[in-house]
Amino acid sequence: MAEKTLDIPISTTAEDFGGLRMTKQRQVVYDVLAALGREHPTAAEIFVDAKERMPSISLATVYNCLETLTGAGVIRQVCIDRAAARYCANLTPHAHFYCDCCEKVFDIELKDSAEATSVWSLPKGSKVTEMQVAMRGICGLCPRCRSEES
Amino acid sequence: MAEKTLDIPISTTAEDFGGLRMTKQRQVVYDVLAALGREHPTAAEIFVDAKERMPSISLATVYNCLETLTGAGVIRQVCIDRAAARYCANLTPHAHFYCDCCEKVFDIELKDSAEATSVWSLPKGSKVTEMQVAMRGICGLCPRCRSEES
DNA sequence: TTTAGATCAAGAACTATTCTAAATAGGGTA
DNA sequence: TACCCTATTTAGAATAGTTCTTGATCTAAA
Repeated sequence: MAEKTLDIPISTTAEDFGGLRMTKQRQVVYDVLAALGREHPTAAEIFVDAKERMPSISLATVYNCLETLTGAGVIRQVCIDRAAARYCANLTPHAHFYCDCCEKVFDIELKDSAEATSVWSLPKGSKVTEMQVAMRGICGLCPRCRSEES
Repeated sequence: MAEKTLDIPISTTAEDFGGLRMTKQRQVVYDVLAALGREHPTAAEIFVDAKERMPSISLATVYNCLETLTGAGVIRQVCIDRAAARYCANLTPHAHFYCDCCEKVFDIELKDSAEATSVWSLPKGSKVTEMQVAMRGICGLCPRCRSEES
């Protein structure tokens, strides 16, 4: 999954989305997150980049924006263990893989035509509005991680 | 899933497990967690119950014990969003469902002969050592949650 | 232009968790 | 049994991440 277009009116400045304003700050936070692509930055990391684009922005505002954008369903919060929350502009159903060896977070896509909830025996009448899947292990992608495997 | 027997030498006092001592405190913490069954208590909640059984126990010790027991693979830590970590003595592969309506956490079992990772297209050579699946929504189990559904 | 409400910035406050240091406990050995 | 060594516990301080509070600023609508 390399490129993706949002069908949400969020790339134009100061436009409404879901009754909320797309302010300069929210736009900056979103742009920074989108620019960082697959890196799943934390709020603090986003703050660093956002400050380059808008020096007056505060950490509290970054948190506010991330919460607003998450609530609007435009980005997703990714929680792995108790570490700082990470954020992700990839809205397709996907899991996260944290590599114990290289300490990176990877997106894991659903298999073709698979359903994320299909392996779970959910109670009748239940409705899943959100699902977070986090795996941990060795990614086996970089040389060091390949040698790490026993 | 109502009853379950642990095949881990942990129910007898002060016995070794994986080179570690099963101390009184660790036993109490484990017992409290097992007694709370499906309730997925937080460290603070475990502390309250543990203090009844052993008034001298400290919160730091509860945290220590939970970490030790988790590391020994005897219990699991459950992280949902950024809320306080919850703990769980159910070691079978299962997911967690947080009900937005009744605010409870339910265990969701794997379907018969299903594999939790099977729907995800993991990179070749990767190895998953742990997987956390958290769903959020309406459980539809209690009357109030049933009426909540649109 | 005025007004009302949304949003922002800065820093204080809060919560869950980890760390530190000293005391204690328990197992192995003499 | 007495001693030693190490693991563990305790209590409280410290920390990290996040949320809250307050007053200022911005925006859209009237």
